[in-house]
Amino acid sequence: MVRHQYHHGDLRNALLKAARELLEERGPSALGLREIARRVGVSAPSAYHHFANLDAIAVGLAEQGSAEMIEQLTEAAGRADQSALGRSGEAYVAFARANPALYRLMFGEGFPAASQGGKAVRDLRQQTYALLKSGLEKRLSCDAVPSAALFLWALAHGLALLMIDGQIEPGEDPDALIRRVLGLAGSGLSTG
Amino acid sequence: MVRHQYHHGDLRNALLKAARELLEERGPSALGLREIARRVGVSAPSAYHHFANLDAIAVGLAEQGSAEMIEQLTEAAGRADQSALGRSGEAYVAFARANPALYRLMFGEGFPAASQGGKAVRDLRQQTYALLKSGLEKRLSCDAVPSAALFLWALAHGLALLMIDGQIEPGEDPDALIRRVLGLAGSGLSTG
DNA sequence: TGTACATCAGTGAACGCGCGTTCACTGATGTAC
DNA sequence: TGTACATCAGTGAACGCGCGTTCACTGATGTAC
Repeated sequence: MVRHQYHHGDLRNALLKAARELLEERGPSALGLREIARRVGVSAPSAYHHFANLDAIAVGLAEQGSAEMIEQLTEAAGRADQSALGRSGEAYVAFARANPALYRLMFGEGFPAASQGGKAVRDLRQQTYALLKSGLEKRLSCDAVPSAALFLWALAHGLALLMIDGQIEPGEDPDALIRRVLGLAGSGLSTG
Repeated sequence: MVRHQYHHGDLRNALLKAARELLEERGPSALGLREIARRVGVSAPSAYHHFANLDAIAVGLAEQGSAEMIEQLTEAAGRADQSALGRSGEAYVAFARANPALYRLMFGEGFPAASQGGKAVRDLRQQTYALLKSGLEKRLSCDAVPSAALFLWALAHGLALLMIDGQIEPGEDPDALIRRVLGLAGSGLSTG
């Protein structure tokens, strides 16, 4: 493989990789086509051979993120050393904490197209729900499942975002805090 | 009051009002100083007599939103026709649904300064927490309160954002859904 | 094996745009005398 | 009550910037014969 070849060979993936780094470094609002190309060391117009426009890059990132998240969630649910739901919740928050800007992008920040347009993004929501529901069907009556699934999703989503935004007072072990908060989903607050 | 006076008289508030409308119409990323001035019918530089820069306008919006939210939450908690926590939760989600872009701005979308810099924004978080904790102290042992408060906040925050983003399948009465999901915070999932 | 040629991933230059902000100014206001 | 003047909220013009995107091109690749 020659060092400076005219044809890049895998520019599409290189652009996505640089875009993702830029996204995490400087946030969704700083995601720009020229800066992405600059980081890859390629001229800006070359990106148009691989993406229709900047929005398409954002959609690509969201799809990539969704695919990874699905993978990590199902992997966590498969492990059996604890309740599948508990593991999934922790994996959910962990993904968001590891990829904060990507997670925000996936939920529409900066590029509405990224949360609405992509197939993989819609799939994530379906699969997340399916995962939650399959965990819940063992415990609950059928008609209670939809509310319960939304309840769990909202809890994980909200907790993830609060941590990402640095709204939690630091000083405590975050992982322990996450486990404790997610654990409250099972017992509720009535039994102090 | 003359129609076209050279001095506006209340330009600062007029700018904030226009900014808020623009924010809700087109989202945080479209919040621009020139467009705000245009909507008020005033030249762009005039804004600099009232705000140091665009960021300061965003901070002003976030502070305004925080003040309103505090007011509505405490008002809801004061009412006694139901549990104070339940009412507060519903009021929380209701505010976010009524002011979706403002709510997102308050949590850092587009203008990090808006969620970090403003005194009123920090106050909201403190007061939200205080409200939750005062409701929880009657029910729980002292050392369980912090986790429980974060649990409730995350649930309300997550539910609010999922609804704002249109992630909930429509067709169902949203208010009933919100009540049901928030209600699960009390009982938990163990008792199907 | 060698050569003509179609394909297409790259290029530099340029487009028009709208932005935030600065500048020197001007018009209105209100206060001191 | 009238006038000089300080104050300051407005103005238009201009700044430099970086953006997404288009264009006509050029260089490399690989296939047909």
